[in-house]
Amino acid sequence: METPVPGAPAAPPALPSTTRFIVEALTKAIVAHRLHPGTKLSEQKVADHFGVSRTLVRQALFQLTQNRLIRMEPARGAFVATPSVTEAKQVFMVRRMLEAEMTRAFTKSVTPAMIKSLKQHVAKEKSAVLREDAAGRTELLGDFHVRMAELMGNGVLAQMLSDLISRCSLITLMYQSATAAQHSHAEHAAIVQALAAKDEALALKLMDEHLHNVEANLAFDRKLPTSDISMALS
Amino acid sequence: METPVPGAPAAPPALPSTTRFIVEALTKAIVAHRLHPGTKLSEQKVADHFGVSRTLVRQALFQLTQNRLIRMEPARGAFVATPSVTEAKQVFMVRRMLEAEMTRAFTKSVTPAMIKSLKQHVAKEKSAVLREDAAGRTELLGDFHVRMAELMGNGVLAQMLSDLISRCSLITLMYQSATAAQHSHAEHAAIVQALAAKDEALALKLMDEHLHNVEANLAFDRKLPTSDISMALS
DNA sequence: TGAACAGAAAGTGTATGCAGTTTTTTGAAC
DNA sequence: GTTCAAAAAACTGCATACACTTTCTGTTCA
Repeated sequence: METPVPGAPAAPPALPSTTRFIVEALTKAIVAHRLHPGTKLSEQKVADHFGVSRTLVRQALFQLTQNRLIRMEPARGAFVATPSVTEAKQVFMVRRMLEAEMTRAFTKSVTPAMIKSLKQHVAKEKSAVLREDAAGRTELLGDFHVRMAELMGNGVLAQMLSDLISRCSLITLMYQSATAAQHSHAEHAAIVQALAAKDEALALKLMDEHLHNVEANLAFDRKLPTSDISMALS
Repeated sequence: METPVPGAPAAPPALPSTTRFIVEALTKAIVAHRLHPGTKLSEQKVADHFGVSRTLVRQALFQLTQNRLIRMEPARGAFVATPSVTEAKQVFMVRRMLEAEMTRAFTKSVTPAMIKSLKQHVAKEKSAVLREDAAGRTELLGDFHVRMAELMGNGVLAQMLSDLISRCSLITLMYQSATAAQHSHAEHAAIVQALAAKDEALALKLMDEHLHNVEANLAFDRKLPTSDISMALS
């Protein structure tokens, strides 16, 4: 488990726990890519799977719509989102903007404890990359950035980055190769070094390059088949 | 009406239009501060007011929960959000981070048409400020920043700023005086000048100071009475 | 007077039912 | 065998019904 960070109440607002559970299960399935982009999420099928009524499923689907993980078409139903190339580029651009400033601020207020926490995280990444654990790997690589925000004590920032990264996941996980993941991991380690040395310019440069690299390594034009709901959620 | 911006599909995802309508009506009422922070939003009362069933109202309330404009307590209902001082400061910090980079990027890709559009916007602000139109004024002052994002063609950024600014509104509108608004307006005008001159350093400095000023002018510790739903929405 | 408690009223959480639309299936014509 | 149309099935959109929780109210007792 992560060490909790004091002034960072980043968690999403309280929803009825049942709905929340469905949202999280679907999010995991989408981000971990067990549910492929474009797959239709029939309300009744999802409801049957969780043993609840369509009401709760609808609530969950609405929430996911706002997270941009699914898209709803009037009278036709919900589908796992298929982010366009332009949208993906825009998301990455916003990430670069946000994280550039975050890196600046981080170097200015960095403490040994923060560095230690980041180093622990990078160590976890390492084992996931070595294990070739694709799902866990992607999650941890994304969490590195969220962790930075949390360590700065800014829950709003952390939540925002977390959302952006979820949206990226729909794309990155699909196309990120094992070597690219290793790359990312190494870049994280280098960033931590620069942060520890309080070298703002270097940290900034490394972070910007890192995000550009992640974006550049995506193959935007592949297609995957749609997936079976019961399979994906079980 | 605003001139539409080409590659900027910023609009929130498609919800059934009825729900959408309720969300927008409630958002306007909250941001324009006809519904005060802490006011309880009874599902039945809201439903009666819009002439729909609780089902649609619940969907709308869920969405607003995610926008952080309301907060839902299990089995107790929905209340207009009362952002804490720390949360407000965090939101402003994220805005400064995001908008600093946005300003940089803007100066690098600025065109005469973009400047013209911003100048038109500032002119509208001016008349709203002169008219002493508090609600319209606040909306326009916030939209200036969203407009910049849209002009850059980044819908993701625009949407994100729009959300952040809505959250700020819960606080700013409550406490922003007419003189502070005039101040903001003048600062916008100065920023546009700097952008037109492609003076990145100056634009950056002005934007940062502007956001600090807005934040500094807030009086965080006041209390207001709760408000009546039917009054506020009619 | 005020605290404590029982019952009533109001409100939220979830399931179900029905109307209208979309999708699939069926069947006849070419 | 393919094409098109009409009927059937499946599904979404919305309202309503009911169980359970919270809140209010009025009464009793210290």
